[in-house]
Amino acid sequence: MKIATWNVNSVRQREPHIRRWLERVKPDLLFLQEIKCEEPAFPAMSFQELGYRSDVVGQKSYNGVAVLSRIPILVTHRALPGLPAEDAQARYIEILADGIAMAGIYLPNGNSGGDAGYAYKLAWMDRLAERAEALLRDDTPLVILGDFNVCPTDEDLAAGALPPTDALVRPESRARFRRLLWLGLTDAVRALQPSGPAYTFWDYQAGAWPRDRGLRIDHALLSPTLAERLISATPDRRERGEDTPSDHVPVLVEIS
DNA sequence: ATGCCGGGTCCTACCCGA
Repeated sequence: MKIATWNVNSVRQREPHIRRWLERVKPDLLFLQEIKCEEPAFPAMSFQELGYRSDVVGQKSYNGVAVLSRIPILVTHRALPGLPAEDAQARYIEILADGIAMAGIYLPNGNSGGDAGYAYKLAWMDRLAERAEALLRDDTPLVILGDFNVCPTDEDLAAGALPPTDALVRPESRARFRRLLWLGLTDAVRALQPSGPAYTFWDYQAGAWPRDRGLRIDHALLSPTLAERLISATPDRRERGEDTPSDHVPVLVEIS
């Protein structure tokens, strides 16, 4: 089974890129982040032509997640359990597919909104850990994948790409990412490539892509039984070199 | 370490991302 995640930075701008990638890679499931639209504006018909059903959790202008699937799925959650009901940010979709719980996430960046913005990120990560814990307690095979907006270690960013005060590298963010690993989840990319750059994002500015000054912030975390079935897990750098790309590339995970 | 790019929207100057 091929499962992928991609922050596309507007699904309407990236529709041709997504179509090309689906045809080339043929994933069973593709989780999208930053679709930046409400469900009526989502180009579901375009993906349906290629054999993919769309399930969308959208909002106007910002955020927004979705999953494209060519196998039967059941959407189980359209928001992260445990968050206040009045929190309308579209950042979470959870499904069941082939007996596996899959959570597609767009974790808050945490750099805007001052102290409150960063506190929101940390609270969101706390709720995510609680959700993971609940699913693992039931022995549900689980993958959490998406844009985590965390560089887990100093190897996950080019030297000097971010100041040490950035919300993507601050100790509190990294500690919460490690908490997910301590629950027994495996970082799929790092399981197969323990060290060295495996960037998934390059800023549009300052020549970040030609200079290869990237970040590794898009991840897939696997529960123990899924980790034993892991075949491959790789960022698809090629997409960053296409015309009018997203600033993120897809991360593709293959499970036996 | 801000806003150099590139999305979005009150359609056009400004907010946001990482």
